[in-house]
Amino acid sequence: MHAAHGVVSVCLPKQQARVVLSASSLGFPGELRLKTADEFNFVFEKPCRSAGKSFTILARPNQRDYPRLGLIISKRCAKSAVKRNRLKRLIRESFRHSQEGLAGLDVVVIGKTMANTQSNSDLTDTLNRHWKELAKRCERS
RNA sequence: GGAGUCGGCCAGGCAAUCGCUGUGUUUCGACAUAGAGGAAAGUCCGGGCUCCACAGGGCAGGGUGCCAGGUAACACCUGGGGGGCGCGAGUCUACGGCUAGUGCAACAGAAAACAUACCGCCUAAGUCCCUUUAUUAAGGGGCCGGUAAGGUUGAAAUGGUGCGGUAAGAGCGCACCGCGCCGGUGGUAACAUGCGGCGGCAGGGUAAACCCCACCCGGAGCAAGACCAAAUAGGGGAACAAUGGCGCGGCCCGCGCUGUUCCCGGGUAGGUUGCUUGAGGUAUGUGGCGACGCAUAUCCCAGAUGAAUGAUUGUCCACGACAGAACCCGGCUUAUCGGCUAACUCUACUU
Repeated sequence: MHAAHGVVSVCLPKQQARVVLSASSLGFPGELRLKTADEFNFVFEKPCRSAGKSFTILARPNQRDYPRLGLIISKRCAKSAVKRNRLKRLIRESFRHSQEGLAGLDVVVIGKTMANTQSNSDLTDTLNRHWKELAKRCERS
Protein backbone atom coordinates (compact mmCIF):
# COMPACT_ATOMS: atom_id res chain seq x y z
CA MET A 1 0.00 0.00 0.00
CA HIS A 2 2.93 2.25 0.72
CA ALA A 3 4.39 1.45 -2.65
CA ALA A 4 1.11 2.31 -4.40
CA HIS A 5 0.66 5.52 -2.47
CA GLY A 6 1.97 7.71 -5.32
CA VAL A 7 -0.21 6.02 -7.86
CA VAL A 8 -3.33 6.50 -5.78
CA SER A 9 -2.71 10.21 -5.33
CA VAL A 10 -2.26 10.60 -9.09
CA CYS A 11 -5.47 8.68 -9.65
CA LEU A 12 -7.58 11.07 -7.60
CA PRO A 13 -8.46 13.48 -10.42
CA LYS A 14 -9.15 10.42 -12.55
CA GLN A 15 -11.63 9.19 -10.02
CA GLN A 16 -13.39 12.53 -10.17
CA ALA A 17 -13.47 12.38 -13.93
CA ARG A 18 -14.94 8.93 -13.70
CA VAL A 19 -17.68 10.18 -11.45
CA VAL A 20 -18.49 12.95 -13.90
CA LEU A 21 -18.60 10.40 -16.69
CA SER A 22 -20.93 8.03 -14.95
CA ALA A 23 -23.26 10.87 -14.14
CA SER A 24 -23.50 12.16 -17.70
CA SER A 25 -22.64 8.67 -18.98
CA LEU A 26 -21.35 9.53 -22.48
CA GLY A 27 -19.47 12.82 -22.28
CA PHE A 28 -16.25 13.75 -23.98
CA PRO A 29 -14.27 16.07 -21.71
CA GLY A 30 -10.63 17.04 -22.14
CA GLU A 31 -9.36 14.13 -20.09
CA LEU A 32 -10.40 11.70 -22.82
CA ARG A 33 -8.11 13.24 -25.43
CA LEU A 34 -4.50 12.60 -26.32
CA LYS A 35 -2.79 15.97 -26.38
CA THR A 36 0.98 15.89 -26.23
CA ALA A 37 3.46 14.30 -28.59
CA ASP A 38 4.61 11.99 -25.78
CA GLU A 39 1.13 10.55 -25.40
CA PHE A 40 0.96 9.83 -29.12
CA ASN A 41 4.39 8.25 -29.15
CA PHE A 42 3.38 5.98 -26.27
CA VAL A 43 0.73 4.45 -28.55
CA PHE A 44 3.03 4.24 -31.58
CA GLU A 45 5.61 2.22 -29.66
CA LYS A 46 3.51 -0.92 -29.11
CA PRO A 47 0.21 -0.62 -30.97
CA CYS A 48 -2.61 -3.08 -31.61
CA ARG A 49 -3.65 -2.37 -35.19
CA SER A 50 -7.02 -2.44 -36.86
CA ALA A 51 -6.91 -1.24 -40.45
CA GLY A 52 -9.63 -0.75 -43.04
CA LYS A 53 -10.25 1.21 -46.22
CA SER A 54 -11.10 4.43 -44.46
CA PHE A 55 -9.04 4.32 -41.30
CA THR A 56 -6.04 2.83 -39.59
CA ILE A 57 -6.59 2.61 -35.85
CA LEU A 58 -3.89 2.01 -33.25
CA ALA A 59 -4.51 1.23 -29.61
CA ARG A 60 -2.54 0.43 -26.45
CA PRO A 61 -3.62 -0.23 -22.85
CA ASN A 62 -3.01 2.87 -20.76
CA GLN A 63 -3.25 1.66 -17.15
CA ARG A 64 -6.28 3.86 -16.56
CA ASP A 65 -9.95 3.01 -16.28
CA TYR A 66 -11.07 5.34 -19.05
CA PRO A 67 -10.16 5.49 -22.76
CA ARG A 68 -8.41 8.31 -24.57
CA LEU A 69 -8.65 9.34 -28.24
CA GLY A 70 -6.16 10.95 -30.59
CA LEU A 71 -6.87 12.02 -34.18
CA ILE A 72 -4.55 12.28 -37.17
CA ILE A 73 -6.39 13.65 -40.19
CA SER A 74 -3.83 14.95 -42.63
CA LYS A 75 -4.31 17.37 -45.50
CA ARG A 76 -3.55 14.51 -47.85
CA CYS A 77 -6.56 12.68 -46.45
CA ALA A 78 -9.05 15.51 -47.01
CA LYS A 79 -8.09 18.69 -48.77
CA SER A 80 -10.57 21.20 -47.40
CA ALA A 81 -10.81 22.19 -43.77
CA VAL A 82 -14.53 21.57 -43.81
CA LYS A 83 -14.10 17.93 -44.82
CA ARG A 84 -11.39 17.38 -42.22
CA ASN A 85 -13.60 18.84 -39.53
CA ARG A 86 -16.45 16.56 -40.56
CA LEU A 87 -14.26 13.46 -40.21
CA LYS A 88 -12.95 14.53 -36.81
CA ARG A 89 -16.42 15.22 -35.49
CA LEU A 90 -17.76 11.91 -36.72
CA ILE A 91 -14.90 9.99 -35.14
CA ARG A 92 -15.28 11.81 -31.83
CA GLU A 93 -19.00 11.22 -31.83
CA SER A 94 -18.60 7.54 -32.53
CA PHE A 95 -15.86 7.25 -29.90
CA ARG A 96 -18.07 9.00 -27.38
CA HIS A 97 -20.88 6.52 -27.92
CA SER A 98 -18.69 3.41 -27.71
CA GLN A 99 -16.31 4.49 -24.95
CA GLU A 100 -17.70 1.91 -22.50
CA GLY A 101 -16.21 -0.91 -24.56
CA LEU A 102 -12.84 0.81 -24.94
CA ALA A 103 -12.11 1.61 -21.31
CA GLY A 104 -8.41 1.48 -20.48
CA LEU A 105 -7.19 2.02 -24.02
CA ASP A 106 -5.36 4.87 -25.72
CA VAL A 107 -6.64 5.01 -29.30
CA VAL A 108 -5.19 6.85 -32.30
CA VAL A 109 -7.26 7.12 -35.46
CA ILE A 110 -5.44 7.86 -38.72
CA GLY A 111 -7.56 8.96 -41.63
CA LYS A 112 -7.12 7.69 -45.17
CA THR A 113 -8.19 9.18 -48.48
CA MET A 114 -11.15 6.79 -48.83
CA ALA A 115 -12.82 8.20 -45.73
CA ASN A 116 -13.40 11.45 -47.57
CA THR A 117 -15.88 9.96 -50.03
CA GLN A 118 -18.04 7.94 -47.64
CA SER A 119 -21.34 8.99 -46.10
CA ASN A 120 -21.82 9.70 -42.42
CA SER A 121 -23.73 6.50 -41.67
CA ASP A 122 -21.18 4.32 -43.49
CA LEU A 123 -18.33 5.84 -41.55
CA THR A 124 -20.11 5.35 -38.25
CA ASP A 125 -20.71 1.68 -39.07
CA THR A 126 -17.09 1.00 -39.96
CA LEU A 127 -15.86 2.81 -36.87
CA ASN A 128 -18.11 0.71 -34.65
CA ARG A 129 -16.68 -2.47 -36.16
CA HIS A 130 -13.13 -1.18 -35.54
CA TRP A 131 -13.88 -0.41 -31.90
CA LYS A 132 -15.13 -3.95 -31.24
CA GLU A 133 -12.17 -5.52 -32.97
CA LEU A 134 -9.68 -3.42 -31.04
CA ALA A 135 -11.31 -4.18 -27.72
CA LYS A 136 -11.00 -7.91 -28.46
CA ARG A 137 -7.39 -7.77 -29.66
CA CYS A 138 -6.12 -5.72 -26.78
CA GLU A 139 -7.82 -7.99 -24.32
CA ARG A 140 -5.98 -11.00 -25.78
CA SER A 141 -2.53 -9.36 -25.78
C1' G B 1 -45.22 40.94 -71.94
C1' G B 2 -40.10 40.19 -74.07
C1' A B 3 -34.80 41.40 -74.14
C1' G B 4 -31.16 43.69 -71.19
C1' U B 5 -27.99 46.90 -67.63
C1' C B 6 -26.75 47.78 -62.79
C1' G B 7 -26.67 47.94 -57.22
C1' G B 8 -28.34 45.72 -52.34
C1' C B 9 -29.86 41.50 -49.23
C1' C B 10 -30.51 36.13 -47.71
C1' A B 11 -27.31 31.65 -47.55
C1' G B 12 -32.27 26.00 -45.19
C1' G B 13 -36.10 26.56 -40.96
C1' C B 14 -38.36 24.23 -36.56
C1' A B 15 -38.57 20.44 -32.54
C1' A B 16 -36.51 16.45 -29.37
C1' U B 17 -32.29 13.66 -27.36
C1' C B 18 -26.98 13.21 -26.58
C1' G B 19 -22.32 16.12 -26.78
C1' C B 20 -18.24 20.34 -27.27
C1' U B 21 -15.91 25.66 -26.01
C1' G B 22 -16.22 30.44 -23.40
C1' U B 23 -18.66 33.41 -19.60
C1' G B 24 -21.83 34.03 -15.22
C1' U B 25 -24.34 31.90 -10.96
C1' U B 26 -23.87 27.72 -7.72
C1' U B 27 -26.96 24.42 -2.41
C1' C B 28 -20.89 21.57 -6.35
C1' G B 29 -25.94 18.01 -8.27
C1' A B 30 -26.32 21.48 -11.99
C1' C B 31 -28.57 25.82 -14.25
C1' A B 32 -28.50 30.14 -17.41
C1' U B 33 -26.40 32.39 -21.61
C1' A B 34 -23.32 33.11 -26.13
C1' G B 35 -20.89 30.36 -29.99
C1' A B 36 -17.85 30.68 -37.97
C1' G B 37 -18.25 33.55 -43.33
C1' G B 38 -19.81 36.50 -47.50
C1' A B 39 -16.13 35.12 -48.85
C1' A B 40 -13.68 32.96 -42.48
C1' A B 41 -10.11 31.23 -48.60
C1' G B 42 -5.85 33.20 -51.81
C1' U B 43 -1.98 35.96 -48.82
C1' C B 44 -2.08 40.18 -53.58
C1' C B 45 -1.96 45.41 -51.39
C1' G B 46 -2.72 49.06 -47.16
C1' G B 47 -2.75 50.04 -41.84
C1' G B 48 -2.93 49.12 -36.31
C1' C B 49 -0.08 46.30 -32.62
C1' U B 50 4.89 44.10 -31.03
C1' C B 51 10.18 43.69 -31.15
C1' C B 52 14.76 45.28 -33.62
C1' A B 53 17.32 49.38 -36.15
C1' C B 54 17.47 54.74 -36.61
C1' A B 55 21.28 62.51 -36.32
C1' G B 56 20.74 64.10 -41.28
C1' G B 57 21.42 63.40 -46.47
C1' G B 58 22.52 60.52 -50.80
C1' C B 59 22.92 55.96 -53.76
C1' A B 60 20.87 51.23 -54.76
C1' G B 61 16.21 48.55 -54.77
C1' G B 62 10.82 48.46 -54.86
C1' G B 63 6.12 50.79 -55.71
C1' U B 64 2.56 54.40 -57.72
C1' G B 65 1.42 57.13 -62.56
C1' C B 66 -5.30 61.81 -66.22
C1' C B 67 -7.70 65.39 -62.30
C1' A B 68 -10.25 66.44 -57.63
C1' G B 69 -12.01 64.44 -53.22
C1' G B 70 -12.68 60.42 -49.23
C1' U B 71 -9.68 57.71 -45.67
C1' A B 72 -5.53 55.69 -40.33
C1' A B 73 -3.70 54.15 -45.10
C1' C B 74 -3.90 51.99 -49.96
C1' A B 75 -2.60 49.55 -55.81
C1' C B 76 -9.15 50.76 -52.61
C1' C B 77 -13.65 53.86 -52.99
C1' U B 78 -16.51 58.30 -54.85
C1' G B 79 -17.19 62.20 -58.40
C1' G B 80 -15.23 64.25 -62.90
C1' G B 81 -12.21 64.42 -67.76
C1' G B 82 -9.95 61.91 -72.30
C1' G B 83 -10.18 57.40 -75.38
C1' G B 84 -12.52 52.37 -77.05
C1' C B 85 -17.31 49.45 -77.38
C1' G B 86 -22.81 49.52 -77.27
C1' C B 87 -29.23 52.11 -80.46
C1' G B 88 -29.40 52.79 -75.07
C1' A B 89 -29.27 51.99 -69.59
C1' G B 90 -24.20 51.27 -69.28
C1' U B 91 -19.31 49.20 -69.68
C1' C B 92 -13.80 48.71 -70.36
C1' U B 93 -9.46 51.71 -69.76
C1' A B 94 -1.11 51.21 -66.04
C1' C B 95 -4.51 57.04 -69.29
C1' G B 96 3.01 61.00 -67.50
C1' G B 97 7.28 61.31 -71.16
C1' C B 98 9.82 57.90 -77.37
C1' U B 99 10.62 67.30 -80.06
C1' A B 100 17.42 63.37 -73.44
C1' G B 101 19.72 58.96 -74.91
C1' U B 102 19.98 53.51 -75.99
C1' G B 103 17.46 49.33 -77.89
C1' C B 104 13.66 46.17 -80.49
C1' A B 105 10.30 44.69 -84.89
C1' A B 106 9.29 37.59 -87.76
C1' C B 107 7.12 37.39 -92.74
C1' A B 108 5.87 40.42 -96.70
C1' G B 109 7.37 44.81 -99.13
C1' A B 110 11.05 49.28 -103.40
C1' A B 111 11.30 51.25 -98.64
C1' A B 112 10.21 49.90 -91.28
C1' A B 113 13.93 55.56 -89.40
C1' C B 114 20.85 58.61 -91.86
C1' A B 115 14.69 57.19 -95.30
C1' U B 116 14.10 55.38 -100.14
C1' A B 117 12.25 54.42 -105.59
C1' C B 118 10.39 48.06 -107.67
C1' C B 119 6.18 48.54 -111.22
C1' G B 120 4.75 53.32 -112.84
C1' C B 121 4.01 58.64 -114.62
C1' C B 122 6.92 62.65 -117.33
C1' U B 123 10.65 64.26 -120.98
C1' A B 124 9.75 70.99 -119.38
C1' A B 125 15.39 72.57 -118.57
C1' G B 126 20.59 70.61 -120.19
C1' U B 127 22.92 67.34 -123.71
C1' C B 128 23.66 63.42 -127.78
C1' C B 129 21.60 60.91 -132.06
C1' C B 130 17.89 60.06 -135.93
C1' U B 131 13.71 61.58 -139.31
C1' U B 132 10.89 65.54 -142.00
C1' U B 133 11.34 70.35 -143.98
C1' A B 134 15.54 75.27 -147.27
C1' U B 135 15.87 77.52 -141.60
C1' U B 136 15.66 79.48 -135.14
C1' A B 137 10.32 74.62 -136.22
C1' A B 138 7.92 69.65 -135.51
C1' G B 139 8.29 64.38 -134.25
C1' G B 140 10.95 59.96 -132.26
C1' G B 141 14.88 57.57 -129.23
C1' G B 142 18.76 57.82 -125.45
C1' C B 143 21.75 60.12 -121.48
C1' C B 144 21.40 63.28 -117.33
C1' G B 145 17.10 63.79 -114.75
C1' G B 146 12.06 65.21 -112.47
C1' U B 147 7.99 62.99 -109.52
C1' A B 148 5.74 60.27 -105.23
C1' A B 149 -0.53 61.05 -108.17
C1' G B 150 -1.70 55.52 -109.03
C1' G B 151 -0.18 50.08 -108.06
C1' U B 152 2.09 46.13 -104.95
C1' U B 153 3.30 44.67 -99.03
C1' G B 154 1.96 45.13 -94.11
C1' A B 155 -0.83 45.84 -87.83
C1' A B 156 1.55 50.40 -89.36
C1' A B 157 4.17 53.97 -95.29
C1' U B 158 4.91 61.58 -94.03
C1' G B 159 -3.24 63.99 -92.94
C1' G B 160 -8.18 63.51 -96.15
C1' U B 161 -11.61 65.22 -100.25
C1' G B 162 -12.22 68.46 -104.32
C1' C B 163 -10.63 72.29 -107.58
C1' G B 164 -6.64 74.90 -109.62
C1' G B 165 -1.83 74.07 -111.23
C1' U B 166 2.00 71.18 -114.03
C1' A B 167 5.99 68.00 -118.74
C1' A B 168 4.24 64.73 -114.97
C1' G B 169 3.42 65.80 -110.07
C1' A B 170 3.59 67.52 -105.09
C1' G B 171 0.18 72.00 -99.21
C1' C B 172 2.97 74.14 -104.78
C1' G B 173 -1.76 77.41 -104.28
C1' C B 174 -7.00 77.66 -102.71
C1' A B 175 -11.79 75.83 -100.18
C1' C B 176 -13.73 72.57 -96.51
C1' C B 177 -12.49 68.91 -92.80
C1' G B 178 -8.43 67.34 -89.58
C1' C B 179 -3.80 68.93 -86.75
C1' G B 180 -0.45 72.12 -83.93
C1' C B 181 0.80 76.84 -81.44
C1' C B 182 -0.67 81.60 -79.05
C1' G B 183 -4.57 84.28 -76.81
C1' G B 184 -9.60 84.63 -74.87
C1' U B 185 -13.70 82.17 -72.36
C1' G B 186 -15.72 78.15 -68.96
C1' G B 187 -13.93 74.86 -65.05
C1' U B 188 -10.53 74.11 -58.23
C1' A B 189 -8.24 70.86 -61.93
C1' A B 190 -7.80 67.06 -65.70
C1' C B 191 -9.88 69.23 -69.80
C1' A B 192 -13.36 71.61 -73.09
C1' U B 193 -14.19 75.38 -76.74
C1' G B 194 -20.50 76.37 -83.31
C1' C B 195 -14.50 82.19 -79.86
C1' G B 196 -10.24 85.11 -82.20
C1' G B 197 -5.42 84.94 -84.42
C1' C B 198 -1.20 82.43 -86.47
C1' G B 199 1.33 78.14 -88.88
C1' G B 200 0.94 74.40 -94.63
C1' C B 201 1.55 70.98 -90.89
C1' A B 202 4.25 68.07 -87.09
C1' G B 203 7.00 63.37 -88.76
C1' G B 204 5.86 56.33 -87.52
C1' G B 205 5.22 52.21 -83.42
C1' U B 206 6.96 50.22 -78.77
C1' A B 207 8.27 52.87 -72.02
C1' A B 208 3.49 45.74 -68.13
C1' A B 209 11.88 47.61 -73.31
C1' C B 210 16.08 49.88 -70.61
C1' C B 211 15.36 54.64 -69.29
C1' C B 212 13.76 59.99 -67.96
C1' C B 213 10.34 62.87 -64.77
C1' A B 214 7.15 63.50 -60.31
C1' C B 215 5.62 61.46 -55.69
C1' C B 216 5.89 57.43 -51.87
C1' C B 217 8.59 53.47 -49.11
C1' G B 218 13.54 51.08 -42.58
C1' G B 219 13.30 45.41 -41.28
C1' A B 220 10.77 41.30 -39.31
C1' G B 221 6.27 39.21 -37.84
C1' C B 222 1.41 36.76 -32.66
C1' A B 223 5.74 30.57 -34.10
C1' A B 224 5.80 38.99 -32.89
C1' G B 225 6.55 40.01 -27.88
C1' A B 226 6.00 39.54 -22.24
C1' C B 227 5.84 36.42 -17.76
C1' C B 228 6.27 31.66 -14.73
C1' A B 229 9.43 27.59 -15.01
C1' A B 230 10.24 20.92 -13.80
C1' A B 231 13.50 16.74 -14.88
C1' U B 232 18.26 16.34 -16.98
C1' A B 233 22.60 18.63 -18.79
C1' G B 234 25.29 22.84 -17.62
C1' G B 235 27.43 28.41 -16.23
C1' G B 236 28.91 32.03 -12.23
C1' G B 237 29.51 33.18 -6.98
C1' A B 238 29.67 32.34 -1.58
C1' A B 239 30.06 29.39 2.79
C1' C B 240 31.34 24.80 5.19
C1' A B 241 34.17 20.28 5.61
C1' A B 242 38.76 17.94 4.49
C1' U B 243 43.92 20.12 3.94
C1' G B 244 41.40 15.13 1.70
C1' G B 245 40.62 11.70 -3.06
C1' C B 246 41.79 11.03 -8.49
C1' G B 247 44.67 12.50 -13.05
C1' C B 248 49.38 14.94 -15.21
C1' G B 249 54.51 14.08 -12.53
C1' G B 250 60.58 10.94 -10.13
C1' C B 251 59.21 14.74 -6.16
C1' C B 252 57.63 19.87 -4.58
C1' C B 253 55.01 23.87 -6.59
C1' G B 254 51.25 24.16 -10.02
C1' C B 255 46.98 22.91 -13.14
C1' G B 256 42.37 20.10 -14.03
C1' C B 257 38.38 17.08 -11.97
C1' U B 258 35.64 15.69 -7.46
C1' G B 259 31.63 16.59 -1.71
C1' U B 260 27.46 19.29 1.00
C1' U B 261 24.44 23.70 1.52
C1' C B 262 22.81 28.36 -0.21
C1' C B 263 22.42 32.35 -3.78
C1' C B 264 22.47 34.41 -8.81
C1' G B 265 21.55 34.78 -13.85
C1' G B 266 20.44 32.23 -18.78
C1' G B 267 16.69 29.00 -20.29
C1' U B 268 14.49 23.60 -22.92
C1' A B 269 9.76 20.60 -22.23
C1' G B 270 5.39 22.53 -20.37
C1' G B 271 2.19 26.48 -18.70
C1' U B 272 0.22 31.67 -18.42
C1' U B 273 -0.39 35.99 -21.23
C1' G B 274 -0.74 38.67 -25.82
C1' C B 275 -6.68 37.46 -27.06
C1' U B 276 -10.53 40.34 -28.30
C1' U B 277 -14.07 47.19 -26.66
C1' G B 278 -12.86 47.83 -31.94
C1' A B 279 -10.35 53.23 -37.56
C1' G B 280 -16.86 48.32 -33.49
C1' G B 281 -22.18 47.65 -34.48
C1' U B 282 -27.40 49.66 -34.44
C1' A B 283 -30.81 53.72 -34.49
C1' U B 284 -32.00 58.98 -35.18
C1' G B 285 -30.57 63.78 -36.72
C1' U B 286 -27.34 66.56 -39.77
C1' G B 287 -23.43 68.35 -43.86
C1' G B 288 -22.12 66.51 -48.82
C1' C B 289 -24.11 64.88 -55.97
C1' G B 290 -21.30 60.84 -53.65
C1' A B 291 -17.34 57.95 -51.19
C1' C B 292 -17.71 59.67 -46.36
C1' G B 293 -17.75 63.13 -42.15
C1' C B 294 -20.05 65.10 -37.55
C1' A B 295 -23.47 64.90 -33.21
C1' U B 296 -26.61 62.27 -29.75
C1' A B 297 -28.54 57.82 -27.82
C1' U B 298 -27.89 52.78 -27.26
C1' C B 299 -25.60 47.72 -27.46
C1' C B 300 -21.37 44.18 -26.08
C1' C B 301 -21.75 40.47 -30.68
C1' A B 302 -16.69 33.45 -31.07
C1' G B 303 -11.99 33.55 -28.68
C1' A B 304 -10.44 27.70 -29.42
C1' U B 305 -4.83 26.23 -28.70
C1' G B 306 -4.05 17.86 -30.25
C1' A B 307 -7.58 23.32 -31.58
C1' A B 308 -15.21 24.22 -29.63
C1' U B 309 -20.13 25.55 -33.03
C1' G B 310 -21.57 18.76 -34.03
C1' A B 311 -24.35 13.90 -34.36
C1' U B 312 -28.94 11.15 -34.56
C1' U B 313 -34.22 11.22 -35.29
C1' G B 314 -38.73 13.60 -36.81
C1' U B 315 -40.95 17.35 -39.78
C1' C B 316 -41.74 21.41 -43.59
C1' C B 317 -40.18 23.60 -48.18
C1' A B 318 -37.58 26.37 -52.79
C1' C B 319 -34.48 19.77 -51.30
C1' G B 320 -29.70 23.40 -49.30
C1' A B 321 -23.81 25.85 -53.38
C1' C B 322 -18.89 27.53 -52.25
C1' A B 323 -16.88 26.62 -47.99
C1' G B 324 -14.45 26.53 -41.30
C1' A B 325 -12.30 32.10 -37.31
C1' A B 326 -6.56 31.27 -35.23
C1' C B 327 -3.66 38.92 -33.29
C1' C B 328 -7.14 42.62 -35.30
C1' C B 329 -9.07 45.94 -39.06
C1' G B 330 -9.76 48.36 -44.55
C1' G B 331 -9.61 46.66 -49.61
C1' C B 332 -8.67 43.56 -53.95
C1' U B 333 -8.97 38.73 -56.26
C1' U B 334 -10.94 33.93 -56.72
C1' A B 335 -15.12 29.97 -55.47
C1' U B 336 -20.49 29.83 -55.15
C1' C B 337 -27.05 25.91 -55.48
C1' G B 338 -30.81 28.85 -55.44
C1' G B 339 -33.96 32.98 -54.07
C1' C B 340 -35.77 38.10 -52.86
C1' U B 341 -35.55 43.16 -54.16
C1' A B 342 -34.48 48.89 -55.64
C1' A B 343 -33.34 51.75 -59.96
C1' C B 344 -32.82 52.23 -65.14
C1' U B 345 -32.63 51.13 -70.79
C1' C B 346 -34.47 49.17 -75.49
C1' U B 347 -38.66 47.06 -77.73
C1' A B 348 -43.71 44.68 -78.97
C1' C B 349 -48.82 45.15 -77.96
C1' U B 350 -53.32 47.18 -75.82
C1' U B 351 -56.12 51.46 -74.15
